[in-house]
Amino acid sequence: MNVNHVFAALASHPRRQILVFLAQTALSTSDLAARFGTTPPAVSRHLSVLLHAGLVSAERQGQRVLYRLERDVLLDALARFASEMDAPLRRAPREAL
Amino acid sequence: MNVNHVFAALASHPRRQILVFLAQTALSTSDLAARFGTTPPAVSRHLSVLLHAGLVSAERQGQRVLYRLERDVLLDALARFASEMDAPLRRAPREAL
DNA sequence: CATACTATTAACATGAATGTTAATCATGTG
DNA sequence: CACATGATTAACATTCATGTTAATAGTATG
Repeated sequence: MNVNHVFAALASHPRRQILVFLAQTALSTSDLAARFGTTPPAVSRHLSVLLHAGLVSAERQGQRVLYRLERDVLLDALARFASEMDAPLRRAPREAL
Repeated sequence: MNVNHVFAALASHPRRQILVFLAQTALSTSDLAARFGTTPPAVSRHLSVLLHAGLVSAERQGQRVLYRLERDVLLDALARFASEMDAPLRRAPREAL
């Protein structure tokens, strides 16, 4: 997992909004499109960015594809960034960014 | 403070990079410009976005203006967003991320 | 297998963000 | 007060992100 990918994904307001919706329950592309007045193609591309960042997972169920928030990935990335911000002098051994 | 302002500020890679530098020590505009090969005007506008979001503070020292990371604001915003993501049921009191 | 429905991709247009150079403002120094 | 240095703003060009519609792919159902 890559903090930069995650933040690139979080960089977009619509995507953060999608995550907020998915925090409640898993939803399909068109569910999400309906929920904030945009079209499925727009949502679909946002979802692919979120997928690539590992922030959501997809599961096909018949015609629909249900997207689910990957909380651990998100919270872990936030925690990593937070600890990076907390690193004034201590440059001790650190694993990945 | 506004989580959206903060995330709008964090949306930019160069700005996150600035924050990483400022996590080490307070720096001036041209210090930062030198540190990642760009020009003072570019840095200056990024800093004004960060200022507006409350993520950094500015203190003039003679000709130079020293910028300082506001850790609390940043960490608080991350924690708020994290708890928003954790929000389906558990709305219990939580300390920092 | 034809049709309907959902999701994704393609192509395009538009608006926002970033960086650059030039100009202006602020501060310090001779 | 003239000049040098650092910071900011302005104006501009370029790139990137977003959304829209149209087309394509996958899945279910009659």
